[in-house]
Amino acid sequence: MKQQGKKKATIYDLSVLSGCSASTVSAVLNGTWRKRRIKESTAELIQSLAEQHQYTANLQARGLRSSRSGLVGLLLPVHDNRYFSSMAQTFEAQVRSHGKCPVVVSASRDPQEELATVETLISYSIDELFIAGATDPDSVHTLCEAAGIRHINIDLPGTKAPSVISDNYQGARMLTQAIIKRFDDADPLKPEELFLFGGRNDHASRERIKGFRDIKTELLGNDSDACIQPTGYSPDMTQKAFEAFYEREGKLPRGLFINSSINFEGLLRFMAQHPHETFADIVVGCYDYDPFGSFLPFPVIMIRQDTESMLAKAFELIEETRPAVKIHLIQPELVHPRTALKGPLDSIRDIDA
Amino acid sequence: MKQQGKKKATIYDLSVLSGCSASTVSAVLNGTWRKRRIKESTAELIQSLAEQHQYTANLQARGLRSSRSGLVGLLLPVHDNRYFSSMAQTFEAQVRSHGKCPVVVSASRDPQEELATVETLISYSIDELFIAGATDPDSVHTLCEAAGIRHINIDLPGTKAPSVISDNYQGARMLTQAIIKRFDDADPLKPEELFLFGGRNDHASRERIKGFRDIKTELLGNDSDACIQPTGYSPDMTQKAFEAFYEREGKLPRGLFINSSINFEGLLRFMAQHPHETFADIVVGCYDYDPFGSFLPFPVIMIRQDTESMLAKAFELIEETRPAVKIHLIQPELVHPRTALKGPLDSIRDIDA
DNA sequence: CTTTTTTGCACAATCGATGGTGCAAATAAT
DNA sequence: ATTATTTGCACCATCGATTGTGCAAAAAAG
Repeated sequence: MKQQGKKKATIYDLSVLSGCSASTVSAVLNGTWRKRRIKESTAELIQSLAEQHQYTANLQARGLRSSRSGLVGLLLPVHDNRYFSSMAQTFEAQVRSHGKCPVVVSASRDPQEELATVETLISYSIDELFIAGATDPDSVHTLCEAAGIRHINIDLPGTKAPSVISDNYQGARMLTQAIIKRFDDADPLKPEELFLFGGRNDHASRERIKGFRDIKTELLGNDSDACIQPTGYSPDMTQKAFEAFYEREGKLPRGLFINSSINFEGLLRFMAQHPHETFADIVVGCYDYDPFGSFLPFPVIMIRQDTESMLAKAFELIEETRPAVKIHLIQPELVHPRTALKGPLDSIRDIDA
Repeated sequence: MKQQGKKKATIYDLSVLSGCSASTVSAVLNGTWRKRRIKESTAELIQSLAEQHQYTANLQARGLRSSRSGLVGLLLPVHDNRYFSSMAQTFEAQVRSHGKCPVVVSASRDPQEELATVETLISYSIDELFIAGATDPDSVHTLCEAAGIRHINIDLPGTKAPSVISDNYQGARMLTQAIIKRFDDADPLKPEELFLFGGRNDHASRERIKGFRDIKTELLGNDSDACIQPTGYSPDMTQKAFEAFYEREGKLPRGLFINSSINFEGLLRFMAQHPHETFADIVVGCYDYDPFGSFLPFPVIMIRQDTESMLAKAFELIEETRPAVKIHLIQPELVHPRTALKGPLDSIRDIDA
């Protein structure tokens, strides 16, 4: 009844046990047996044998033969961040609901690493690849293309494969406006008091910066280059930028647009070094939602990118035979301060509380 | 020079191109060619051909033959949480540094899902499995055992495989003590003002509860069962528990020990529903570190579990031929309020800022 | 009781890489 | 020049599943 630490049972083992050929066993166990006109009783015999011996197919062998693996990949820049980790969570649920096996890997926002990682995934014959936040989506595309793997960009668009991204321009406009509106009419925010920190020269940052500047100019009449402080996606660099600013100005800007929660962590590091008064009256807008970030001691307005819709759309597109190479924008959501949204974890049933 | 959307090159293609046999090509490309006494010039020829045609080995085929895959798995309860996402990040880095390919999957803290997921991983012939926070590590062990897969428990221990976990008892003592000490001597915390929320009947929760109660009794002289409110690992249940408490008592306990950052999110949800005064004077201790959580408007003391050391130890053990089935405790770290620690993201070099 | 049709299954090639074995040619030893 | 070694590589079975094809036996048709 149970395997005693031996090898796993194969169709050949079951073939011997059942007296049928291996191909019959295979057909029965992969569900194609009706098409192959296998007798019902034969199928039942084999199935019960399979169960007794805890047979499970060797997926490498199956994948080798069929040149498909049942694996669906998600390439992430990093795991350790609520935006991407919730994307991973949502991704897994959606892939599983399609009966496939999710594989999530990160590549540290390093183009080399991205390509190497994708090469590896391809070598395992993954069936589909979701490319999230890749620095160089088009090179990844080339690899997938050559291997005939369906793929799609998420979060950061490419020019050679369909992309599903958050509407960064609109999101930035909403966020910037919300920051500005947050200030009292008695003491309104002045243009030189509203800064953007974080991001780099990628599509998302550019769009957000554009949205930021447009609204700023619209509502505050003016916007100078000095108010844009790209720092990359590094908490440390962001902290340094804040420190430098504080060094120069003796205070922080009253209005802060922070490009991502990763950059926001740079602000935390700054905060740890300074007394609370230093930022008692600031208003922060962060492009990304983090539940804890939403409850900080100053108003934090956040943008929650709609990863569910993005992934749903991506799944839809990736199923299409020849999806158009275009960018699909998904509207993000403005999250007011002190808001605890539900997330992918909420769909998990927690037994035995 | 470049493949035009064709199939990927195989050793057979290179065999034809080079005039050598497939086995020679294979030996050259997998590095065993010296052992097989292949002429250096032959090797060079084949290598350059491989490069020209962008050959990469089909890892499914290799895995099938060698019954190893080069994959190392990490089974997580969930992704969307800083503790586990930073574990995933660290895991990836460590696996890569060992020249293997990391695969991270989550199983929603559902025993069925855990087993099914592991079955799948085994079917892909993963070489090693790190089982983090499994509800039923011993069943997972049985599967791995039968398949001859090296495995180890992290975060939640099992009885059949070596385990590396955080010292939950000590951590809880440190945390509880820090909460108590946080109160003024003028108005010290009373035993009936210190509650523990969250967790379920798992090893970690039990140890933490024990540590909590021991220190509480030691320092405050008394501890009642009513002060322990397990709610499972669900933000929603935790919120409900807080709401119920507030309903009954008209206020929150001044001292709160929260079992995990997931439960802490339940407190956030409560906070969103109530004015700030409701918890102006509370002190929270959370078993788990979240950088944003550390900067909330009330003192939040956190425990950072040392995922790097845990994983490093786990890697060490998993390499051993016959590791003892024992529990290895890793000391966690107390994190004072308003602390922004460095994390695995900091080791990522951010180019092109 | 034939002939035709259907049913039920076995055979064998295949996916791509690995590694044991064997053998000819080149080189060294006698 | 002959024998003994060494060098360099080809051959082939193998990993476990999939799938097109073919062929008996059983059932239906005549």
